[in-house]
Amino acid sequence: MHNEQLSDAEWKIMNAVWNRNPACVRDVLEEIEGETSWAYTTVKTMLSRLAEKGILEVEKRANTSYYRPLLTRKQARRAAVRSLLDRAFDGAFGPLMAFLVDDQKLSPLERERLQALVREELANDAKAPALAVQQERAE
Amino acid sequence: MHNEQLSDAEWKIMNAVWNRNPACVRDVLEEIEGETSWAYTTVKTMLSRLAEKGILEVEKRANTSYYRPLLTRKQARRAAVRSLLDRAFDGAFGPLMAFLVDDQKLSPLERERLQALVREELANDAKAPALAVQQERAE
DNA sequence: TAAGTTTTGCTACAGCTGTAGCAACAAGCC
DNA sequence: GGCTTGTTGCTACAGCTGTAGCAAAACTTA
Repeated sequence: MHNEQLSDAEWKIMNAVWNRNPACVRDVLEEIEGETSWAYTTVKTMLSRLAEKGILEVEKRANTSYYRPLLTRKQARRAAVRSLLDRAFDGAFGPLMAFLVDDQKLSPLERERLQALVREELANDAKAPALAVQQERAE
Repeated sequence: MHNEQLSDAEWKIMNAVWNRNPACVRDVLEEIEGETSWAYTTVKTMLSRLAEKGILEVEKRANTSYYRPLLTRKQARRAAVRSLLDRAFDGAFGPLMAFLVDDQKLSPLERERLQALVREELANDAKAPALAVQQERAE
């Protein structure tokens, strides 16, 4: 239904809206103050655009509009992860896990355990073809 | 140095270039055929823009240009993961892992083990920014 | 109810993205 | 040494993004 990809600024707005559901412009401004220094009207524009796109719904209480998410944080996260997977990890979960394991600073023990887990995952999941080919050529 | 965020189309191009390093327009077209049906000139434009941005370098061999990545796949992935973390997971590794554990289809055993791991990770790592920002100059 | 404060609805605008056309030029073929 | 075919360098252009101004409408308060 909603498979919109949120942009960077949209995520910032949405995070604020999720935190205070519903939220008016003022609320969002408060929520994001410190992180950005957007003008009131900037936030207003964002919220309106998000509403136009069907990602927020508007409810007007005495001339102030309150926005409420029509997309859950989880749905948005899922879409974001999926999109990362598709763009950058051959669309597969395994390579992402492998990368994470390899790249994050985990304790050696944790790393080892996670690695084992991922190996299992990869083995079980032989139906996914993209998993195997993960060489890094350019490095 | 290179903290460019690749766009969707740019990832597609870059994936092709990483796979055949170096690559000319024709190579990229071959590599991505099936996934897209971009015109030759579209790919050419992309490659040129990527080169302008300093993400590819160009070498001209008899009037054909060959492009070679100046950004490794790993660096790009790291940036992409970082960006996902920042936008959508409060900038922390833990919540992403938790989400992944929760959301992906893992076997119950795997899930349980991973979950334990993540719990540990979260406990150990309470105050640290969770994602190491190491340099990696050695290709 | 007039003056001040908020909020809204338009409008704007530059830069990036996706997508591509076109003419000129280079290289190989005959 | 033309003709054919591939490649390049410009140019284009609509839609999205980030960012915001402004005037009018709505609400508040003295």
